[in-house]
Amino acid sequence: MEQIIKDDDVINTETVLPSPVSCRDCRMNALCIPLSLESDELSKLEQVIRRGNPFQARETVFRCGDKFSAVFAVRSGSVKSFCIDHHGREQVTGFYLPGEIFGWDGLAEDHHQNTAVALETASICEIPFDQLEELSATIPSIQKQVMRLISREITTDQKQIALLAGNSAHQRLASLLMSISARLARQKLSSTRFRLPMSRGEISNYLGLTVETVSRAFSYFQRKKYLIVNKKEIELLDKPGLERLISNSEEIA
Amino acid sequence: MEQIIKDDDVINTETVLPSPVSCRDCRMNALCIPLSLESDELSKLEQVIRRGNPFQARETVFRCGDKFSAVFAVRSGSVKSFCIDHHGREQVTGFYLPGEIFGWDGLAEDHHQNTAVALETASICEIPFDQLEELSATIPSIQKQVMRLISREITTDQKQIALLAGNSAHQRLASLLMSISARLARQKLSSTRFRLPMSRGEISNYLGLTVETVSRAFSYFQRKKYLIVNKKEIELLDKPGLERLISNSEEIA
DNA sequence: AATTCTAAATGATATAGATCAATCCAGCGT
DNA sequence: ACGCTGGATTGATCTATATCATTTAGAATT
Repeated sequence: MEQIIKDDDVINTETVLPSPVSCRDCRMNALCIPLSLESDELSKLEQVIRRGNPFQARETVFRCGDKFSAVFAVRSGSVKSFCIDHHGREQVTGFYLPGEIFGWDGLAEDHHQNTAVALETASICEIPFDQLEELSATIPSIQKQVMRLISREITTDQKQIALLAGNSAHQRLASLLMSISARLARQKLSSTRFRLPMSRGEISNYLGLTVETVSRAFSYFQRKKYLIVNKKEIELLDKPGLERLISNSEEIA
Repeated sequence: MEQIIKDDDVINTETVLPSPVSCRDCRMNALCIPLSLESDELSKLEQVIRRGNPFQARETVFRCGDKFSAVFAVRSGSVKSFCIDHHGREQVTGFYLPGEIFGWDGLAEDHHQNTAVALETASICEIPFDQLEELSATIPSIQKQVMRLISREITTDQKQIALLAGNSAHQRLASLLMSISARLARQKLSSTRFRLPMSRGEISNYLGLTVETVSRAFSYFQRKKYLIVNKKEIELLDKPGLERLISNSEEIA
């Protein structure tokens, strides 16, 4: 191992943040629903959003088949969603980081198509959908924002389809790392040093690869000085290099 | 070749249907927005929906980067959507058949992330989004239905992610065929005999495979008597067999 | 009817990534 | 301090699918 990243100087998505008293003060509010709401609209929204106890690692937020009644916003920590495929195996369909909203998968059929599980201790806001719907009907800016948020999931999912359909193992992993990096940056967290909240198995499953291939890809990236990896701790050294790898059709091993 | 399917006795998605005078009489109305609307609500919706000239094969409905202003419902014919990936190559992200709505990809960023092109002559309703938004705000059942429709795209896309991440070439193609079959059935069209509106190249691209692999998979299915294939004409002989193939982890060649 | 042209099928070979099989190593309980 | 345990890494081999090359068959063009 060429360099070691010490655990305690890594900026970490797991850090538990002080509970904001309201949406108004929440660090997420630029990404979450409150975007550009008037003060009185905001208070109506705040009355609807529930802030429950933090979820523990591995704890289930909702299960596939559950009646759809709410969507969820990650305030801290992280979540994975997965379905059970034809072969009875778990298939990871998404990872959700702070500031991201999940649970829209239940809306079309009125029942969740995925199970959502906390990857680590996570603070999560629950937004009951029927009340959100009512608010949407009365406050046009909320209606617009809700539709936008739903369709953001479409954009993300379609990117993932394109990634899986047309990219090599190295490109898939590099894309995931760059995506996580960008999403942490949006939260004003370090985009070069972070701790992956998910296991190699979860990564490989999400990327349509095996654990061995993902592990070898990490080693390759480290050999090529694109990053330093120590289990879940990542330090990105050469983001332009990773970008080049992602967009290179030739991608030489 | 063991059996030939004659072109002229195949039920075909390309058939041009007589233009309905209103949503009320449209064959799509169970799937499209009008679902369970009161008569007066329906007339309001009808005033908003535009029925333009049919699109010709290869004609563009909207282009990636275009300002998002409407979504589109396929009345007859079919459409593919694709984006241009990092390598400058086309990546197919979806196929849309009669009764399906496309174009939601533009909502999150206010600009389309995909280009949509008619695969064959297609009759398409344009639903201007700002007017749909207004209607949504006043008619709760429309708001609900719109959100449902948006999230249906999420469900579809996540199924495609699971398909690409965890299935073999044979399973991917079988899944696509069964999906098309089910979607045609929903339109009261033959679910066992149909004409694929897309080329082998478009299929392979969508499934993350090469044309050769798709072609060989078709030949294999025919050898195994799962179906009869003659270019784009398909007759499904053994749907349970295909289902088994899809859900078999062992899938032996 | 002869002549392109293009999509699709088929064959031969190469390879990325899967699979099988050891380690390695950090955390945990005793 | 010690052995477990399970995730992660590394190595050796295999295989599904890609790649490259050729043939076939309609459809379009002259």
